[in-house]
Amino acid sequence: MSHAQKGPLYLTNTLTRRKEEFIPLRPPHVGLYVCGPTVYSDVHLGNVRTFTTFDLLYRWLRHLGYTVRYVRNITDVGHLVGDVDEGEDKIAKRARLEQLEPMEIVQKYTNGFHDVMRLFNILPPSIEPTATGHLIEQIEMVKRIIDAGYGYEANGSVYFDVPKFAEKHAYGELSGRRIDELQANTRDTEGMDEKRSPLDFAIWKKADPTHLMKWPSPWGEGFPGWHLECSAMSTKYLGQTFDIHGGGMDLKFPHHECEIAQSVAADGHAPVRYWMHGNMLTVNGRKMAKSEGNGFTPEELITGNHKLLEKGYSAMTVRFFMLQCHYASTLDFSNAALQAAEKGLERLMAAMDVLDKLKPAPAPDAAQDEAVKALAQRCHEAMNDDLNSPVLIAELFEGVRLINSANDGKVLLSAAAISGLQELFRAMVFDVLGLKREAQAAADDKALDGLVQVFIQMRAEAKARKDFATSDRIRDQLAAMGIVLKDTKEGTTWQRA
RNA sequence: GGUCACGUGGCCGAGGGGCUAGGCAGAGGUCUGCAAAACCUCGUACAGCGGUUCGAAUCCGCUCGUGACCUCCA
Repeated sequence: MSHAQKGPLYLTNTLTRRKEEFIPLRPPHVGLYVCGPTVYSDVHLGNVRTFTTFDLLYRWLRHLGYTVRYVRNITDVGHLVGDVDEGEDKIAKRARLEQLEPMEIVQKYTNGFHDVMRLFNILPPSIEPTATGHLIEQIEMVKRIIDAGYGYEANGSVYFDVPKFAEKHAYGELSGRRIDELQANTRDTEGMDEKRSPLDFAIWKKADPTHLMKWPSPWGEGFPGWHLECSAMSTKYLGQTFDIHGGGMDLKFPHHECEIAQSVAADGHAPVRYWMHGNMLTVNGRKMAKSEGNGFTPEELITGNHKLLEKGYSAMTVRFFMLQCHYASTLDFSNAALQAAEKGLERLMAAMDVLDKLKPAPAPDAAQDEAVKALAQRCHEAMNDDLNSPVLIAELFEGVRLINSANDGKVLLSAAAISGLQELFRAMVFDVLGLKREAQAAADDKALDGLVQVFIQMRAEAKARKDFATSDRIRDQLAAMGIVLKDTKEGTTWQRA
């Protein structure tokens, strides 16, 4: 299916703050870069939301027929704790606290991150570069920035000269900031005499002799600045100008603003054509963040072992919950909302099971063929309209009603209508939304199923002789063990509660 | 303090000048031995106050409230 046949895709470009038609630089190729995690601690649900957002984008672009090179980095050095380039490296600090090698910290939390991505059915990127694996590229980029006159060395560190850059180029365009306002609002911080302006940021940082993570450079032993990593790696794998750069809202300033400045300084032009930012996950109206103490890990979510959680929720429930909200809006976490999502997802998945077994009506209603096509069209339009997954899901529930009505014999579907629905649901639910059936292992458990079938048989016999006391007792006792029976026209089925 | 968002029915959330999503919860009904599921029907919402307009939840202004960023943050 070619993207050309599916109508234009519109995306909100946060650089222009408008919805724009997406036209790749070199179709059918699309270059996509997303800022990955700094691997110094467990990811929390807020992080998962951003990666889910760009997973949805990645999946939709692929669905449209694009060949996407998706680069999502691992930040394993250079991300500092605390204020204005004076803090300790996050990973080095963690290594000290856990008494491990920095690279053990990196490996440990990278593994954990990958586990979480798998759990939420987030596809792996095409390339997952690490900052420590690209020191040469970063040093080269620092050199280019210095050569262009926008970087200066001070005491073994190299800083980006923001005021000088701002004389000739736009600085603050992405985040809507003005250089004079920034200057007026800068706080005084200690120990920044090395920097000519408080707005300047480190692109190479000198390491003291006790520092574990350091590399030789033309300016002495040190390590790269955080903003520089993304610029160097995106340029290496996607070129000096590429299609889409994504990340969380909170990275807009300073991180992404600095990336733009670095690329313009080093290579002479803006690096990114479409900037996209996912909004935050909030808890009781406040951003989920480790410093707030309101973040929980995926493990806590699933077990329900957290003071904010009334019970555990599955990864797919949470994924569905997130996709029911547009990526650019804040999403507030609550138990009531999660429970609503859990029920809704259950209904969606149940309808897909029904759809698999649906038989064409002997005298189908031809008008329904058109209805199915129109539904598919609306689904595509929703996604093409800035990845409007909540509207897509709303449309899919229209389909759910159609499927269930057909199952009840109230709507007469042709074979073509049924296969159209099957194709639509498979594509949208599994491929695009990235949902999957889960916890089906129980129903697939042959021994358990055999056992339950014995009880279903016994209950059917009791029902046949109108011994409802016995049939109800069987049903109630199974329910108490977490096995729920449902009587349908085709017989009795069971599932775990 | 500066910049920028947002405030939608009981809850979560789309939409965004006239056609008023969807999910969950609730009420009534159909089916069923009963239940469950499913289907049908129902609730008529857009913070407040002004303004623009034939018409505003949607545009503009003000007020109130909330949040994000301005320092590390997905």
